[in-house]
Amino acid sequence: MAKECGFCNVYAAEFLTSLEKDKLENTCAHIKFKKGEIVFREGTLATNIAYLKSGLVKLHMKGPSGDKILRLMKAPSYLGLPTTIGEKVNHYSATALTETQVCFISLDIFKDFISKNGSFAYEIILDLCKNELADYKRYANMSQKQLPGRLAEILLCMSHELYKSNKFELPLNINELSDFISTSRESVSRMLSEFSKEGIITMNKKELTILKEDMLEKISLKG
DNA sequence: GCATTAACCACAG
DNA sequence: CTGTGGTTAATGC
Repeated sequence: MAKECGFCNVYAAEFLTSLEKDKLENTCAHIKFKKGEIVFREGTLATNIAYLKSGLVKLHMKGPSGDKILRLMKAPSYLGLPTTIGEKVNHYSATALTETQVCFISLDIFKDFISKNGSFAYEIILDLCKNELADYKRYANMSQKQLPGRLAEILLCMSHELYKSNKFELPLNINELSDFISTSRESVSRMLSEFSKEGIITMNKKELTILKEDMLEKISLKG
């Protein structure tokens, strides 16, 4: 089954007219977040559309036992459309994983764009569709793979989708990795050292290098 | 039965 | 925050 990690990448603002862009520029608030800061929080009022201009963000939701990472979002992308437009209260949180710039767009203005500008609306729908499919695929994969397969899959995903390199700084700590692939932090820790022992990866600090990508692929596939 | 997988607990850097 | 060891429960052969 295809690998899907749910890193979305759409910027529909190019479909706005210059008049609409001006309106957007004049009314939206640009805010910077540091690593670890919360962009919006589950259970609080969803007031604005959050557009991720730069940086990396995790979307996460409280589960019965702990936090669950739903997806990682890289710029440019809209962070919380499902929870902002349809709902008054946020159903999940967004937390910055790196230094991050976010534009908060007035909900009214955004709705106005949607209803008046078909191309813009279409791009937004396209984005939502892609995300939904990617999430479905990922969840189908994740729920049927064993731990090594799940870990291999997200490592490959980060390598391919996020960094386009075999060498990168892990954006998540061990605990967050476990929240992402639904396991315990101990298991992630063990699995990473096993991958290292087998010469599939190397790690110093957070910097991870994939040495045997073919092996990781194999592990990811067989689950 | 026996092996494997992975969670939970404890404790040490 | 991270890495390990011991223990335990569930599952598969």
